[in-house]
Amino acid sequence: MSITSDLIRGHTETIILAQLYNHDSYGYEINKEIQQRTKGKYELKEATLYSAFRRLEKAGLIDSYWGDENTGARRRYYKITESGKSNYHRLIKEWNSAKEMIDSLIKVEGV
Amino acid sequence: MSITSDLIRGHTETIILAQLYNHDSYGYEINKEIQQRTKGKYELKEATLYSAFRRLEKAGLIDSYWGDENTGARRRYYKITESGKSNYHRLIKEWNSAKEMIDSLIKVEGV
DNA sequence: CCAATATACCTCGCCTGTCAAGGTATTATT
DNA sequence: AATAATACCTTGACAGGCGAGGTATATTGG
Repeated sequence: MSITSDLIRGHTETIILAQLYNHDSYGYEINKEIQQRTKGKYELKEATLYSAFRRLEKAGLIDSYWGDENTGARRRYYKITESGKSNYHRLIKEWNSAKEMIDSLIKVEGV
Repeated sequence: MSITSDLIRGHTETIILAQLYNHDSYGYEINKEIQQRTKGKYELKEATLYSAFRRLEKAGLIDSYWGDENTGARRRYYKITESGKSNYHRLIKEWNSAKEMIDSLIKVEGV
């Protein structure tokens, strides 16, 4: 297990929803953006990414459609739904309170 | 899955090490302290707690010994090792950088 | 006195998210 | 012609969390 994988676990869907919040995107691009945003410190593994897409689509938080590029490899674009947006906000709130809770639980006085 | 379970995943060991950092303790007490610290918002499930103890002991981060109470149910006390302490510090550092990374990845500009 | 509750430990087996490994297809570069 | 980059996908294993079940002792309310 890499350093951060278990700490990131559970955030994959939020990360994807965040990427899709402003504009539709596709798997390969989303992952590149994540790598850029973290300066290479983190990337989603493909299997993780695609299984997250399946879950999110099944849950109605994203929709997908094939791009109409007439050159290059085909792309499956994903679009966040209204439900996806409200879930995103919920996830952010959960993260903020979880963050506080974890901080309080792992802190040792005077260390 | 409860609200926080997947967000807490991966912090169980750090939480336990933090509890043991200042004084030896035992499973039941550790869990009570966690519930108090979080005002009942969180508790470790027993199966989670004990499997974490097994992992931590196997990894040499904690030692255990039976308490010598001559009344009440027997208690198995756990003690953090030197290796456990240094690992605790490493985990805290990892958490701090993971926290920053997650924050930057799930933020949407202007939302 | 005895039933219920609290204290305190433990294991088994399932579930879920991650990921290594493997695959396909197209286009650009060397 | 070979390699790399783009772009998609599935399968099966693994690990941590946890529901469900179990054991034993002490206390407390009715």
